[in-house]
Amino acid sequence: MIIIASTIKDIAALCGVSEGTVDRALNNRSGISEKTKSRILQAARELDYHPNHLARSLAKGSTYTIGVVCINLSNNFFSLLIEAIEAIAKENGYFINLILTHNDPVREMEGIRYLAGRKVDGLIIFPVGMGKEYEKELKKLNVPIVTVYNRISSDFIHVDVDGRQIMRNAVSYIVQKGYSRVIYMDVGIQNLRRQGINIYSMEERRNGYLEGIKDEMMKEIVLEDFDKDRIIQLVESEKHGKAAVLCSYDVLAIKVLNLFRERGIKVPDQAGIMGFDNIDILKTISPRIQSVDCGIRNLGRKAFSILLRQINKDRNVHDCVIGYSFTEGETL
Amino acid sequence: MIIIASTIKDIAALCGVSEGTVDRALNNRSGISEKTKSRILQAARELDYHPNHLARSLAKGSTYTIGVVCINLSNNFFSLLIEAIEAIAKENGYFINLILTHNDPVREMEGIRYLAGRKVDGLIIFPVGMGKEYEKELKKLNVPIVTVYNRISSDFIHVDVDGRQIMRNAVSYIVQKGYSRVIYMDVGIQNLRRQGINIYSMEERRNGYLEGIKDEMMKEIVLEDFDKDRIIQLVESEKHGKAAVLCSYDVLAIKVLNLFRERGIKVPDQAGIMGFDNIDILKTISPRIQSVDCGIRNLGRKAFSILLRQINKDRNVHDCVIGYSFTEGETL
DNA sequence: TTGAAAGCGGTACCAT
DNA sequence: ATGGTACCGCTTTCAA
Repeated sequence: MIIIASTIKDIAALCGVSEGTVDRALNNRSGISEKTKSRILQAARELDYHPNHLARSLAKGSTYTIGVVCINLSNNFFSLLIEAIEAIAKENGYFINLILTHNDPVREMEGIRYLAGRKVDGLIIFPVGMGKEYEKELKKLNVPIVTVYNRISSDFIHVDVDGRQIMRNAVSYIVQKGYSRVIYMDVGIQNLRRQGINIYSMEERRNGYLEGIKDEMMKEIVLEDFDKDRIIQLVESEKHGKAAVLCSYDVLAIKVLNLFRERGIKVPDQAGIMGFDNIDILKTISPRIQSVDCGIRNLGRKAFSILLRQINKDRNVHDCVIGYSFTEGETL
Repeated sequence: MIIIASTIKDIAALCGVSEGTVDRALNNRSGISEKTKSRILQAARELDYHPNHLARSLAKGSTYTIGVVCINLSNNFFSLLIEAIEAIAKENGYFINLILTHNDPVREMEGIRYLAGRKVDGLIIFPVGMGKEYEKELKKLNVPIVTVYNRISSDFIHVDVDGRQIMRNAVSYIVQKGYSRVIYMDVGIQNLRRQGINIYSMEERRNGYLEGIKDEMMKEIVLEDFDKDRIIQLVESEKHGKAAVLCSYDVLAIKVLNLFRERGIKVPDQAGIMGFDNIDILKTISPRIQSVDCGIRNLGRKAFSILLRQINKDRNVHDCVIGYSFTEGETL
């Protein structure tokens, strides 16, 4: 048995009315008698009618779908943020169409083109591309855009925590806990930087660290590789005080914690560790790693609501800085 | 300046040809002279033409998009599998449209309806619904479907590892390592079971454990709560031998590891731990937790390729069991 | 090789 | 309250 999806036309034929009338019934618009309306709805049920969103969107010019262009899902921060965006979008009757870029600007632009071609009402982008050409392309799409995580430029509304300020404060926070040295760890972005990929977020965080170090008049040390011996050597050379490792993201902090355990360095007695993002898995790891909570749900809500205001032609939208908090941790 | 997306009509007008001819040029179909073709392509570039996929799909009846209906993204196993599906889909010129169900069958059916209304060419579902009504609804959609993770019934093609067999073998594997007791840990499904939600995968795993226990003529112990004292008591009561905790998923294994560390139980000297899924984060945790690798990439590829064969009207498709391997671990 | 026109399934406006 | 119809943008078939 072949099932052919029924259409408005089928219902109209069955009820002996026009397509327009069926539309009035189905979308409860005015100008229809209760009697014909219920007759039509009944017929729709019998025929197991379900609307074709393609046709509807084509006719209406809007899809009630927003495109989300994300880097990957392995990163727990990203997947949680997408869950948050999905949830708030759903509350507002929107669906999301997800594209992954895997840090490839070409893939990214392809994906964005696809979404634009599918006429999404707006885009939330975790950008990996950058530059004048890139911006021009995006603007030509003429679709409302909100960026998160990485910023493109001031021409695009950006919603995020202020990673720079947070890291700057983190340095002071660590110093106040009595540490005499703060080592910054920032692994895996050299390659991306070399390829001209947008690493705004990571650079902000590192610059914040550098500013914090200046504030405290300390000596800066930035590690761009996970060089175990180097880390240990740095920590152990801190004879008259104690060193802490400030990591640009939590996974690094976990690795440092394991390294210290491996080498018999007691945390936080002999050295401190602090991460960033407060990813889920930290809950299951002991000792509880000190981290920064970026209020992912809030971030997702804000990003969506600002996008929605753009979609609804609100001209008065601006960047939004999300609040954060230092978590309670046992590693500082 | 308002930018209006250009259409085939615009190109046709600019070139003084018909829309049909423009279509021939754009989709390099036969029946057009090189000269007009290049003229049209040139015009398309000038007008910055990009196809409207909604219209195209409506006309062609296919979208080159597959719907993925997943439970959530917090679970690393799910997010990795989705990454794998996305990658292979992309290789084949397909995009994915993602819906999250959060273990809610109502949300799930809404999402599936939406995807069907958007005329996706096929669906990959991590089902949470079950039952005759549910199956009937799905069948009525008349869309190719592949299920992963949970099975619905033999009426739907299913692709996954054989969790039952794996767990059964895991018991023997543990016993061969010299353990005298295997405790099974399976937290968080009681609620779902009570609500009538599909937990096929988790039940298969547990049943496999029970079978393994029978094979080995041991005593079964299934823990459905993370009761720290109970776990410790069970482990410590194993005086003449050693107990291992077999966990239905890795996050539990991490928690058990932490518990043991907290209570001073040496792993694997005094007790063993084994997880399931081999999620990413295990790489960063030491000691390396013994787990089961389900070849997620392979699973994603197979699920997609079987779906694709269904889309292409291949009648000869069957369930597929994915190979697995026990990882190298330091906790057994 | 090219043009004309009839769809695809809804929506929306103008008559009646 | 209802019918009729011209779109939305692209594809496809039949004539020319």
